Amino acid sequence: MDGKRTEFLKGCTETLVLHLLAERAMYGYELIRELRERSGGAFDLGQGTVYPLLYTLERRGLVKGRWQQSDDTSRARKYYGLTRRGAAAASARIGEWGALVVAMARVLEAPRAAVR
Amino acid sequence: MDGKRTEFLKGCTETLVLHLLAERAMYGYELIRELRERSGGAFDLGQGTVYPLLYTLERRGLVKGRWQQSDDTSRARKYYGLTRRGAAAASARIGEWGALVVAMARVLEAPRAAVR
DNA sequence: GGACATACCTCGGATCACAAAGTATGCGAC
DNA sequence: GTCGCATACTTTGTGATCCGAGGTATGTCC
Repeated sequence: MDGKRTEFLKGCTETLVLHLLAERAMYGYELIRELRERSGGAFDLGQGTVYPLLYTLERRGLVKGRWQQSDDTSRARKYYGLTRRGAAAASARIGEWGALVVAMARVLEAPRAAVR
Repeated sequence: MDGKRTEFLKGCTETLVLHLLAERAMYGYELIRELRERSGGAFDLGQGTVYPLLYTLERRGLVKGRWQQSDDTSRARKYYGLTRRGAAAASARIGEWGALVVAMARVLEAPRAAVR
């Protein structure tokens, strides 16, 4: 991935994952697929990115993982759901992201007249 | 600064600096002040962040620095201006940032109905 | 049976923001 | 004159997070 793109992503991945899990619990592979599809390919995160992040979020008490056998498959999957703290963190991240976007717009879209 | 906020900023600082220098050449301290004021304090970057970034941008050939004595002060200041490649990079960063914002909105603001 | 998708796991490398510590000087208050 | 602060620049180590490579395992399709 483009180097600078990677930098922009830092901090975003957690926001995206928490957001998706705020909607419903998902297993790792499903998270990755859902992100790729919802973003039209913009967020094509690797397993090496998402699984370590899920473990970190679990260690911080923001998510809870549990193995579950789905009805539609014989495969074992580890589903992740938000904890109460995770739900709070999800909201906080959305707010922080929104504030960043506003702040960026203030600088990037300031009318040139204001530059004086 | 809030830990997660720092992560969000990664990649943004370069975008902001290149953008301001695309408007007009500035010296380091002025860049810092302008960012803080334009963003209403949201981007209160330290000298330890901005100066190393300016050196990196110069090393990559995106900016050019030169010492200059201003008329209004006896102090020496190092002004930075964009090179041709730097101007191109500034545009590219704005575009990448815009694409990220769009992609984030696609995921974060998808109607719940679409979730199915 | 082999390739690929599915599903998960681990670890080292790269990058960038932060902050601390530093030097230097001009200016205003005392 | 001295002190504190703002102004202006410089250097370096740390921490966090994304990436990708490499790994295991299994189900499905050809």
